[in-house]
Amino acid sequence: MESVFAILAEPNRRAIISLLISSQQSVGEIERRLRMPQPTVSKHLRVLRDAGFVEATVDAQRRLYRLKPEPLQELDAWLAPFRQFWPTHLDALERHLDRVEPPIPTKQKTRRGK
Amino acid sequence: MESVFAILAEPNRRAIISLLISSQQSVGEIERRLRMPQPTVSKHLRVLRDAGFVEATVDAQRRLYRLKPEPLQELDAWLAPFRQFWPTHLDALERHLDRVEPPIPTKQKTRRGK
DNA sequence: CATATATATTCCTTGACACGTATATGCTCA
DNA sequence: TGAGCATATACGTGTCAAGGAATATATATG
Repeated sequence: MESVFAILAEPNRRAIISLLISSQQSVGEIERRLRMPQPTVSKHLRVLRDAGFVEATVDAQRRLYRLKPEPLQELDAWLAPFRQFWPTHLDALERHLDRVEPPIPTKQKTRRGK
Repeated sequence: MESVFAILAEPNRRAIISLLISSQQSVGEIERRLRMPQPTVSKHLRVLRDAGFVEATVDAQRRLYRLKPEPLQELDAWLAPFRQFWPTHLDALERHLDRVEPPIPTKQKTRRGK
C-alpha cells in the first residue's frame, strides 16, 4: 500500500478526504455523514494517517482528524509533466466528463469524413 | 476498475503512461524499455485504453500507443479543491518534488479566504 | 503456401485488501 | 469504582485483479 494512488483508489477514503476539506471532523461525525460503519471509518483513517493524508489531535475520547497537504501535493507534482498535453483550457474537460466514452471498433478501417 | 485512481494504482501502468510522455511508442518498445513481459504490457494497455488514458493507431502489425489527456485532467479537477490547503510559500517538499516540472507559466487563480 | 514477427487473449493461481462482527482500549463522569 | 461513550484493533471471509505460461490472431515476407 505504498503509493498515493493506491491509497486514493478506495472510494470511501476519497470520500473521507473530501469531507475533511470543509473542516476537521471527529470519527463519529465522519461515520454519521458518510453513513459508514465505525470500524470501517477507523480502519480507513488508519491507512490515511499512515500515508500522511491526515493527522489527528486527541480531544478527550474524541479524535479530530484533519487534512495534511503533502501527499496531495505529491500527486500534483506527479501530474505536472502531463499538463503539457492538455488542450487550451478547462472547458474541453467539462465537455468530456459528461460524456460516456464510446467503445472503439477494431474491425474495419472505415474512413469517415467529419 | 472504474475510477481514474484505481487505474493509476498499478505501478506498471503509471510507468507506461510516464513513458508515453516523450512520444508515442509501440508495444515492443514499451516492452523493451520497461523490461516487462509482452502480455503484461498488452494487458495493461488494454486497461488504459478502456479507461481512456491512451489510444492506438495501427501500423502494420504494430500498434502505436499515445496519451490521451482527459482522464488526467479529470484527476487534476479532483485535486483542485485541495489546493487551497497548500502552503502559500514553497516548502521543502514542494521544492523537492517540483524539479520535474517543466517551465510552463502557471496561471494564478483567485485566492479565496475561508 | 510457410514462417517469422507483433500484439492480444485465455486460463490458472496467488495474494492483497475491504468488509462485517466481535472485542479491546481509553476516556469521562456520576 | 463502574457505567457508558468514542475509537481502535483482531479475526475470518469473499472478491478481485495481477502475473506467468501458453496460445490465438493478424500482418509481412520469402
